[in-house]
Amino acid sequence: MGDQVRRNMPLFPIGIIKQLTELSARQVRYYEENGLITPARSEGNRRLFSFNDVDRLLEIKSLLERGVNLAGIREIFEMKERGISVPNLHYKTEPSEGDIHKNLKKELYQAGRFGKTSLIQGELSRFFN
DNA sequence: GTTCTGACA
DNA sequence: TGTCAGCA
Repeated sequence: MGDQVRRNMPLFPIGIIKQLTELSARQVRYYEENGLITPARSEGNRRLFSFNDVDRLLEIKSLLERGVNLAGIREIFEMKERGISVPNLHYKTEPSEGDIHKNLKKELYQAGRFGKTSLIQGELSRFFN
C-alpha cells in the first residue's frame, strides 16, 4: 500500500477533525459546501476525513488567517491541481490587506515564471515539533 | 452519544 | 459563525 493511498484513506469523523484542526464542525461543513474539501461518506452519510483532508483544512485555516477568502483559497487549490507552484504564503507577521494582495499577486506571478517546486505541505508536522 | 441538514430570535 | 431543531 503506497503512502499516497494511505493519506487518502477515509478515517476520521468530524469530531476528531475538530480536535486536530481546532476548527468548528460548522466551519468544516461550510468549507465543504464551498468546494474546498470533499470528504468521503460512511454508509450512514457521516463524513470521513483522510490525512490529506486534515492537511487541507490546516492550510485553509492558515490562508484564512492571512486574509484570503474562500474564493481565493479555491483558486489557489485549483492552481496546485494544475501543477502550478504557489510559494511563500506563510507569513510570520500579519501584513496589511494591501500587502496581502500585493504579495499574493507577486507570488502568483513568480509561480508562473519558475516551474513547480515548492508546495505548501507537511502541515501535520506542527503536531510533532 | 455523535453527526447531518436546514434555518435564523 | 454560532446555535437550535428534528432525524438517523
